Amino acid sequence: MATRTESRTARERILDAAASLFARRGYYNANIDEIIQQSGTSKGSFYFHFPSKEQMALGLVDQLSEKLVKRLERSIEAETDPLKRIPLAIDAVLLAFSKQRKLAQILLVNIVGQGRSMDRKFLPIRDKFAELIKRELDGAVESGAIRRVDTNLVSRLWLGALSEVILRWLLQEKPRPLMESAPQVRDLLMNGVVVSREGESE
Amino acid sequence: MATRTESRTARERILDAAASLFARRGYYNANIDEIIQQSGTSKGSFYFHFPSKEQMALGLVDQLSEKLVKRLERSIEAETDPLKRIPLAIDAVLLAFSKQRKLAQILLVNIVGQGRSMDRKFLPIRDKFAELIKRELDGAVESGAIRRVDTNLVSRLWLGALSEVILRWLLQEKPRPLMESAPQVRDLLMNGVVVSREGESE
DNA sequence: CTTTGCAAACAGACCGGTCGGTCTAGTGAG
DNA sequence: CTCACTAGACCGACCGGTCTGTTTGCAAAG
Repeated sequence: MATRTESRTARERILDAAASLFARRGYYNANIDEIIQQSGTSKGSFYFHFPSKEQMALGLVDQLSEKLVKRLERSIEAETDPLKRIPLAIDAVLLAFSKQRKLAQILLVNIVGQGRSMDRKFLPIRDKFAELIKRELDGAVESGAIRRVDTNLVSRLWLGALSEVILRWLLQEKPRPLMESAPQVRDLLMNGVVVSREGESE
Repeated sequence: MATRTESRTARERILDAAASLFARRGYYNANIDEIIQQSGTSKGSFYFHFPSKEQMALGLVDQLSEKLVKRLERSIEAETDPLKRIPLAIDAVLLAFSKQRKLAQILLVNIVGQGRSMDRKFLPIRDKFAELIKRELDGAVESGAIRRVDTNLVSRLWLGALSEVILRWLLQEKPRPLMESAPQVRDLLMNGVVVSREGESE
């Protein structure tokens, strides 16, 4: 395996190049010729490893999102207090994306709007994130830390809110560090759900 | 103007057809041939009225969003209490979209992810909505009705939250009335910003 | 260790359909 | 006649996917 010219396999290099190009140009504007050129491979190689551009993209996005979900789960597993786990997760999301624009661009921007059939296929991926949030919220509700809200709805609200903030950060040239707004985001989101002072616990 | 075969002008019919097709298939999958076929016009007519597909799309989205912004402003102009204007606006947004899937699909889904250059052009359109929200929030802050938060950030948070909820509703086959969740959405969002019981006013 | 055989992996010319955009020829109102 | 407007054949670039051939890794045979 070390006898190869490049240390990483062609398949990996293709996926990487595709990720870059999808992030930069979007799905439709990133053509295969560019992908193989940037990855230093060829059409033959591409179609040996993947059945089609679409399948490749789907697989790529799936893999990226899976990795991110795992990462988020890992970043909160140490904390046991449900009320503290949530802000931790929010920070972790913002941090992850702020360190990887490419990832953000693909998962948040180019995951939608590629035609109805594609949108459908990408939906479950967004769902994974929503479910992650929902699990945390459910935990917090059960422990009485937050109000008994419709966690399904709230998870979507939050997912959307976070996406939008990151998206704005993405599409502006002036970088304005994303983490800068983290405390406020945490605060605003949490405020919407935490138990108010008056007795409503359980 | 009434001597025409169709009562509406070719230009209008093209815009309508384009809106339908963009909503159904997305920008790239809605080709000009389909647009002119559905609008009962021709290539010649299309390129007489519009310089290019891209310009047409930009104009269309701009027009749609402008109309919606106006509509929202009209729906809250009667109310003077800043604290009541906000929930009113939230309801108005949800109602508008729930009655016009097409509009929702275009403005929320197909406005993004069409490649970096397009995304940039569409950004100001999203901004219009964010600014509408921000104006209301600023009014409420000034009147002391809500906490002194970063209204810029909150407006984006809210825009994202609303978008996501509507988007989910859009991409599912089971219609599950959107307005059903309106009260909770209002509640959750408002809870994040209203002044808490303890003295923090001004 | 060399040779041979073979399949996995790769290279890139090529194809066929698609699609935005152009061009020429109308057509009808004033 | 003129000019705003419409029609639709046509073009050329682009691009996903195919095809033919070549290289490489590797194992069995000599």
